[in-house]
Formats: sequence, C-alpha cells, structure tokens
Amino acid sequence: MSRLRSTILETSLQLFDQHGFHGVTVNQIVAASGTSKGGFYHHFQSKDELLFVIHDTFITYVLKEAGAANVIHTSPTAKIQAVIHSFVKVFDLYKPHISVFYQESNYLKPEYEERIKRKRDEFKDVIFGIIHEGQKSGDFRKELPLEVTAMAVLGMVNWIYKWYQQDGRYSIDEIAEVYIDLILHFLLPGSSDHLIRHMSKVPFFYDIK
Amino acid sequence: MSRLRSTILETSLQLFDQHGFHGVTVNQIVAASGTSKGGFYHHFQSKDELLFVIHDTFITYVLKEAGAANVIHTSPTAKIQAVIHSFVKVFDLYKPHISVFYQESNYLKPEYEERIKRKRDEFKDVIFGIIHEGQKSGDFRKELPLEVTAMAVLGMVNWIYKWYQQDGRYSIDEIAEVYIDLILHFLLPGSSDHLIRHMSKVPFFYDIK
DNA sequence: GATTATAGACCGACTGGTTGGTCTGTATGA
DNA sequence: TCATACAGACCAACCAGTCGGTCTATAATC
Repeated sequence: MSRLRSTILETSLQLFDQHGFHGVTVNQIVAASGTSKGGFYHHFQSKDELLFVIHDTFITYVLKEAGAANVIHTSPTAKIQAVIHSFVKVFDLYKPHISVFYQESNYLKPEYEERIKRKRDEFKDVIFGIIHEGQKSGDFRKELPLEVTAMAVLGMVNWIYKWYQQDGRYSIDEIAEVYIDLILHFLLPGSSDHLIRHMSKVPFFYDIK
Repeated sequence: MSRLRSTILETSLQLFDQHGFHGVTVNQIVAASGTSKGGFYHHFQSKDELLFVIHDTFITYVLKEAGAANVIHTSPTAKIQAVIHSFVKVFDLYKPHISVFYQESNYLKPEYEERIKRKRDEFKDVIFGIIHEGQKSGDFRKELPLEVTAMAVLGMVNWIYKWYQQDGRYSIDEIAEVYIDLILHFLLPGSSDHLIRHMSKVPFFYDIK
C-alpha cells in the first residue's frame, strides 16, 4: 500500500470522526493530507469508496479477532469471555474507525453497504452462536430469549464508542472485565429465586423450563 | 401548532429516518409535505432548526417519563425497573425520532447541540442516580464501578433502535421484561462464588468490599 | 352590511456559494 | 519511451436559503 494512500486514510478518519462524513469535504481531506485532488482520486475512485474502505478494514479486523478467540477456547463460557474481551479492546485500537462505522454506515452506497452488511452479520452470528451453544449445553440460562439477549450484549459493547476515552478513569481492560462480569451474571444459571422476590412480576419467559 | 408545521415534521422525520439528514434535501421535504420552500421557511428558520426540534421533542419526552417513573417508586430496585420499562417502551413510540437522535446529533449546530446535551445529561443523571443510590443502600452490588455499569445499562437499551422492529418476534413489553431481568441479574447481589469459578480471572474490582 | 385595511400563511423562481469529480499537464523512475 | 504518481485549474450539478408577490381570513371603518 502506498504511502499517500495510508496518509489519506488516516487523515480522513480523524476528520470524519470529528466532523462526520458530510462535515468534511474532499478539499479539506487533500489539504490536511498534504496532497491534491489528483493525488486523492489516483488512489480512490470516489469519496464513497473511501468511506467503504474505512468500514471494511475495521469490520474485517473485528471478524478475524472474534473468529480467533472463538476457536481457541472450548466451553461457551470461555468463548464468550474471550470474544467480549477482544471485542471491547477493539474500541481502544480502532476508535475513529468505529465512530465512522456506526455513524455513517447508512450513507454507504448500496453496493458497498451490501458487502459490509454481510461481514457484520457474520460477526453477529459468532455472538449468537456462542450464546446458543451455551444454552443448549446448559452452561447458560435456557429461559433467556436468544435474540434479545444477544442484542443486549452487542448493544452494551457497541455503545462504548459513544463514551469511551483513552484517558478516562478506567482502562479498556478494566472496562472489559466489568462487562464480562455483567454478562456472565445474567448468562450463567444460578438460583434466581432471591431475584424474583425483587421483581415487580415474574418475567414471561420464566416458564420455559 | 399549525397543520403544515406538523406535516413537515412528520414527513421529514420519516425521510431522515430512511435516508439520513444529509440524504434529504429541503426540496424533497417540501415536495413530500405537499408544500413549498416558502411554506417550509415560514415555519422553520433553517433545516438545522428542524433537526433541533426533532431532537428536542424526543429528549423532552424521555426526560419527563424517566422523572415520573423515578419519583413514584421508592426502592432503587423498583425505580430501575420502572425507568427501564418506560425507557424501552419509548423505542416503540418514537422510533424515527430516536434514529435521528442517535444518528444525526453530531450535525447539530453548536447552539442547538448545547441545549440538547444538557437534557441528555439530565437523563443520564437519573440512571446514574438510581444505581448510585442502590449501591449505597446495599440493594445493588457495591463492587461494580458506577460509571461503567451505568453506561452498560444505557448502551444495551439505546442500541435497541438499531434492531427493533414493530412486527418483530418479541413485543416491546417482552423486550423490556428481558432487559429488566438481565439488568437485575447483574445489579442485585447474590452469591457470586459459583460464578467466579467460571471466570478466567477474578475481576479487579471484587476486592472493593 | 359593504368596503377597506392589515396580518399571517404560503408560493416558487432565483441565486450565490459549495462540492464531488474531471482533465490536462508534469515529474520521475524503469 | 512508457507507465505510474501526483498537481491544480476547472466544471457542472446541487442545495440551502431569499425575496417579491399572492391569497385568504379576520378586523376596523363607515
């Protein structure tokens, strides 16, 4: 990969993170990258392709990490811990990518959107798969509806990009630990009797034995 | 409020939800609203003000609901259940507002952004307050770091806008029930001994007695 | 009750500035 | 000599916002 291409990618990433995709013009990108229109369009077909490349490098990385963490562990409990840990850590490594990924993905041109969506679904399947496997084996609470639970997990992690800051009070590893603790607390079975007393009503899904 | 103004609001809401703020022109809005440029600018100072109004009506509603649910209950456990329930339900009532709220808020002009941010922080404080109160009283696990836990709660709920669909498999009330169950499972104290055995390491925050 | 005055609601052609993208030219290295 | 890498002037399209003007309804005046 050429030097200038990398520079453009890094620069535009920062600019998009700060001002959003539509808040940054190609002229601003080339100025900040120390190049020209010619340099930009030599490496990218369009501004839209640039947006796609940012999306793709990020989701490709996440997918690879999740896959790796998934295969080297055996039990669902170990898997979910490893995957969540690697996933949370991504927010430290790829913060600007992620901001763009979640904020601007609906501005992807259809053909690009399709390709990103496929990889994103693949990642989602990893999470769904682990939880599903854990429920089947009895490692995780069987009464929980898979889809809702999995989306809750994805949501709490994904939302990190909205508030995490590198110089914040907790390190990314500490945040990962807390999240894993929270997730295991609602995934792993254990006497729920003492909890039911505190609930205003017994949840609809508890009768699924 | 005038008829046309409402029409413009509803129409643009739908359009923004589908194509994003920058994916919709004022001309498209007026065409879809059956009016003209003149009609539009008679009711709104600018396209930016329209964006602000959408943000404001939504966050004002959420804040009011949360406040109400917060005061009529006494224990932290009851409060968190009520607030989460009302919060989750919002995603059924205000789905387009929410999409715009979370997708386009960084395109708000500074003066508008400031006003929205204030209300959003107010809402965040309600959640933080309840969890903090619960930890002090011993209703909730004291070892959990407040900030991280609260953001996890906010994250899992907020993310609903990305996947919830009215005709989906679970109703909004069912989703709320599941979420409350999950949250109570990690907030309420209970023997964690059996969980620790499944964790790859004891979390850093467990020694805070 | 007829006429006039006034205000608010709305219309739509027009504009000034911006933006993504193109095209021709040049430098460099093989 | 040819291909690649980049420069920067230029362009056509687009878009938020403006502005002079119309239409309607209600109020004021006689």
